[in-house]
Amino acid sequence: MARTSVTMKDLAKAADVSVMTVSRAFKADKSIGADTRERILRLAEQLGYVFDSTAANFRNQRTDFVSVILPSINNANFAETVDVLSTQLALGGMQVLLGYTGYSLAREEALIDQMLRRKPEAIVVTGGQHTPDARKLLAKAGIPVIETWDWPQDPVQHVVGFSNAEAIQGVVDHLVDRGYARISFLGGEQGDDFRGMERRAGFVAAMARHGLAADRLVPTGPAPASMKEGAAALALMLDRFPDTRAVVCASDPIAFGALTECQRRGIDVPRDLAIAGFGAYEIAAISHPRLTTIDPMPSEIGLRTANLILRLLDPTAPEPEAPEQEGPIRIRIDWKLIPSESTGESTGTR
Amino acid sequence: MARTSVTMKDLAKAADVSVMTVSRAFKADKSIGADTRERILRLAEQLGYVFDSTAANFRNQRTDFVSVILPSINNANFAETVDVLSTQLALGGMQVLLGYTGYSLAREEALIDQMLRRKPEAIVVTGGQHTPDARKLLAKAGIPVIETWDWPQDPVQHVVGFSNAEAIQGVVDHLVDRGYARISFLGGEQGDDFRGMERRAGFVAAMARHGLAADRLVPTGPAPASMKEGAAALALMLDRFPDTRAVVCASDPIAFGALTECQRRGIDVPRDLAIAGFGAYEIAAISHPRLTTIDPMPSEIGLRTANLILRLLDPTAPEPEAPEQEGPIRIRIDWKLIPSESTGESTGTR
DNA sequence: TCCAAATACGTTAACGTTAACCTTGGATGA
DNA sequence: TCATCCAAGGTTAACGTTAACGTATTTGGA
Repeated sequence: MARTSVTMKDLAKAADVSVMTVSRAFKADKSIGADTRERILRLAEQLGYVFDSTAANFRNQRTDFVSVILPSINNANFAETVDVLSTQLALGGMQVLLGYTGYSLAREEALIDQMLRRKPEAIVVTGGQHTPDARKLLAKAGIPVIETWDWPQDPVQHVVGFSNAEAIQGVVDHLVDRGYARISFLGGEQGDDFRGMERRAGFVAAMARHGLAADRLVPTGPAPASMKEGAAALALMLDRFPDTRAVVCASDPIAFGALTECQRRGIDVPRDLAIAGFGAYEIAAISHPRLTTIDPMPSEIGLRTANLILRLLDPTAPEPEAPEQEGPIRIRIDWKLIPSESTGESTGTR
Repeated sequence: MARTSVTMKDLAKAADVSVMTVSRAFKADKSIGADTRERILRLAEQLGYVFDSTAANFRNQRTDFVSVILPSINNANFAETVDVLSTQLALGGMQVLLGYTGYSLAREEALIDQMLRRKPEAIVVTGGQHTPDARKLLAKAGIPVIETWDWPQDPVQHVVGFSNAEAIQGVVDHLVDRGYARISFLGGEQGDDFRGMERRAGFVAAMARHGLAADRLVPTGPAPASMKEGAAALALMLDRFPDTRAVVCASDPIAFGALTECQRRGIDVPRDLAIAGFGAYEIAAISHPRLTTIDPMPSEIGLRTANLILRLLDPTAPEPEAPEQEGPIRIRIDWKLIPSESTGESTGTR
C-alpha cells in the first residue's frame, strides 16, 4: 500500500469542508454544489489523493469481487470465457479474482476456502465435480454459486453449461452419419480430468446407441493433454487398433497433435483416417485439413454467466413472488457441431 | 457478501472470551492456550464463521493484492506468464488482480487508475509504452512498478523483460546464416501493438546490418493477429513479393497461418519458402514442419517477476545502504532461438 | 410576506479486525 | 518468603469511508 497515503481527511482539511462532503464529491451525489465538488476534485489531483476502495468496500460490506475458479488459464477455451466474463463484469464495476486448480479437486477446495475469505459477491467454478467439503463450503457461502462448463447431475445452485457427453455424441453421430464405423477415442482417463472422462463416457454411450463397439479407447496423460500427447496417442492407437477409420479426440489440441502425426507418417486425412476434435480452437479452423470440432461457445458461457451474476446482484431487480428464494437458474448452452475437412465427405460405408 | 455473517464478536460471545482472543486463535500467536484455540476453531466450524480478510486487510493497511495488467489473457504467452506469476505469488499469500487492455493504451490508463484504488502492493504492466498520464499514475503510485515483456528505453521503475527487436534480430541472423537473402516480414504495423512494431523495427535493423533490403513488409490487422490473418498476409506477400525465399513472422500464430496457406497452395516449407515465428507456442514444436521460433521465456518472466515482488515487499529483507532507495531493478530475460524444420538445412545461398 | 420545501452542507457512529498496551494469577528462584 | 517473570488473556483505539440523520440557508409559490 502506498507509503504516504493522502486520505479524505487531508482533503477535507485542505478544502475546509467536512470529510462527508469530500466523500460526496466522489460519488454521484447531487447534494453537493457543483463548484465545491470541482474544487475538491482539483485539490485531490494536486495532493495526489487516490480513492481507497478497500475502505469503501469494507464500510459498505460490499467488495464488488467475483471469484472465478478454473483448472488453468493456459487453455484457449477457459481464457476466452474468463476474458468475456471479466470484461462484462467490469462494466458493472466488478473485479474478478482468478484462481487456478491445476485440474486438482483438492486444490479447488483449498482455493474456495481462501476465496470465500475475500468476501466475493459471487463465486464461479468450473465443472460440477467437487470434494464433499468443497460442496459444503459453496452451499453455505451465502452468495450466488455458478457452476460452468458442465451440466452437473446434482448442481450446487446455478448452472451455465452444457453436457460434455451429449456434445461428444454429436461428433459420433456426425461420423456415423458419414459412414464411419471403426472409431477410436483419444483422451480423458486420468484422475481429476472430469470433463475428459465425461467426453469419453459420451463417446462410449453414443457408440453403443449406434450398435458399434466402443473398445478403441486410447488414454492421454493427466489433464491438460498437450498436442504432443495427442500425437503420441495417435501413434499408440495405430499400433493397437490399426484398422481404425476415424478418431474422436477429447480436445482440439489432441486432435491437432494426432493430425501432425498422420502428416509425418504420410497418412492422408481424411482419406485414410478421419479426425474430429473438441473445443473449436483457432487451430481447428485453419489447419490443413481443417478439423471437424464442437464449439462449446466459451464466450457465450462467459457472457451468460456475467449477466446472470449482474442480475442476481442487482438490488433494483423485480423481486419474484417468494421474496428470498427465486430458485436456482439453469442456463443450457447450445454447443455447435462444426463439420469440416478432417472428417471428409459422405461417401457410403468406410 | 454473505447475508448473515458471523463475526469474531459472535464467536467471542459463544466461546466466552474476548474478540482479541478469537483473533489470536486464527493467527500464529503463541499467547493463547492450545485448548482455548482449539475450542474457538471448533466453534467457528460449527457457527459457520468465515474469516473476513477484507476487514483484516483494511485494518492492517495491507491488501496482499498485486495488480497485473496485460493486453489479453487469450494469448498463450501472456497466459503462461500470468499462470506462473499467480501461482508463485499465491505461495506468498498474495492474490493477483487481472486487468485486460485489449491492446489499447487508453484502456491501460483507465485500468491503472481503477487498479490503484484497490491499493495493491505492487503493479505489473505489460510493455514499456504508456500514455503520459498512465506513466504519471505509475510513478506516483508509491508501490513497486514492474514493466514486463519489453525492454523500455525509459523505464518507470523495475523491469523484467527483453528486447523484442533484438530477439527478432536473432531470427534474421539465423536465416542469413542459413543462406537466405530475400526475406519478408509479416505482422505488426497497427496502432497500439508496440511489441509487434518493435519486432518489425528489429527486422528492419537486422536486415540493414546484413546489407539486405528490408522493404518486404506485410502488415497484419490490429493486435492480436490471428492465424487467419497470418494466412491472408502470406497470400498478400506472395502476390507482392513473389521471389521471397523466407518470411519472418511477428508471432507463431501468424507463422502457422502462413504455413497452412503454403500447404494449401502446395508450397513446400522449407524447400520453397522458409518460415520463422515468434513465441515458442506449443504449435511451433509440433506442426509439420516444426516452426523455427524464438522462446521469450514467458514462465521465466512470470517467475522472476513474482520473486522480485516478494523480495521487494519482504519486510525482513536486509535493507541496503540507502534505507529507502535501493534503485530500480532491471532483470533481463534471455530469449532463446529455437531453430527447427521450417527454416530448413543450411545449403548455401538461396 | 411568510412558510414549506429544497439545497448544501455537518455530525455521529459503524463496518470487522488487530497492534499496542494493560492485567491477572500462578510458577520460579534465591 | 517475596520479588520476578511468564503465560494467557483483556481493553482500547484505530484503519478510511459512508448511511442516516440533523441543521442552516436559500428558493419559490400562494
